[in-house]
Amino acid sequence: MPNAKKKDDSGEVIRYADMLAAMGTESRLRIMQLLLASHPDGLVVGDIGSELDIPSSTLSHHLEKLKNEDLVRVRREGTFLWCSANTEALQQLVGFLYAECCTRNKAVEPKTIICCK
Amino acid sequence: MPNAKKKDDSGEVIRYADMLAAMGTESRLRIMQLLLASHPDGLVVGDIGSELDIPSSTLSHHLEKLKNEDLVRVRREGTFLWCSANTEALQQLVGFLYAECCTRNKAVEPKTIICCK
DNA sequence: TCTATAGTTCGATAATAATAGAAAGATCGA
DNA sequence: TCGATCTTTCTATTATTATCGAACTATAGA
Repeated sequence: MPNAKKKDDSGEVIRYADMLAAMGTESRLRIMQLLLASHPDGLVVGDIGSELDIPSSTLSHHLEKLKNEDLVRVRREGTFLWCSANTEALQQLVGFLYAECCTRNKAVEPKTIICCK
Repeated sequence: MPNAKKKDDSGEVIRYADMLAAMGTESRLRIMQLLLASHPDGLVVGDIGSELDIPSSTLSHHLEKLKNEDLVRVRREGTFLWCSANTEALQQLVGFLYAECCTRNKAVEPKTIICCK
């Protein structure tokens, strides 16, 4: 059983890195901000575009990226597509960030460091 | 007083987007993971490189990006540079994510959505 | 079926970012 | 001052990403 100690978390790390990258541009972070503010109903694609002043093709690419990382969910209603933030995914991301926090040094409690005061 | 209602948060949004982007690659998220695990002492640059198997010049660029976003702090000790995660910045980032959450729809409490279960 | 509206995909360009070898800079002990 | 070690900067290459107009697809109502 070689490499038994080092668990292979590359898939997990890559997944969360992709989630962070998906929110790592001004446009897409604004989209998330808007969808979180409108949670849980969400917004129609066109309304996001007019509110943020983003051309439809550009917006479509951004939303595709956010959907790929499962940060945004979409439901159709006639010709409209309603987008909403996937808050569970965000929760998992925050959880990941402090998951191994201080495991090498028990000086500080993980939660105290990154999450809620 | 034009645009009085819409507060200009572009600087803030850009700052947090840059922070997210800084952690949005596998290499740099691993670096953060390692530094969080070693918090609050942190690690020496060379140890990060050997643990993650990253060439020194590449690592230096990654660390520079993380330092630029104030996600990593550095202190010198002789010829060694000790790096540590700036957990306050991470806290602010998490705070930002749920700050305006559901402000348009009071159905769900912000904290319940993104942060601690 | 025809048309209007909502949104995506195509195609192309410009800008950014990741990577890393080699050379240079910083610190310290001898 | 010299040499050893740790880290950054230089230089270059390759890969990825952001952007958006134009063409296309999807849905619904007349």
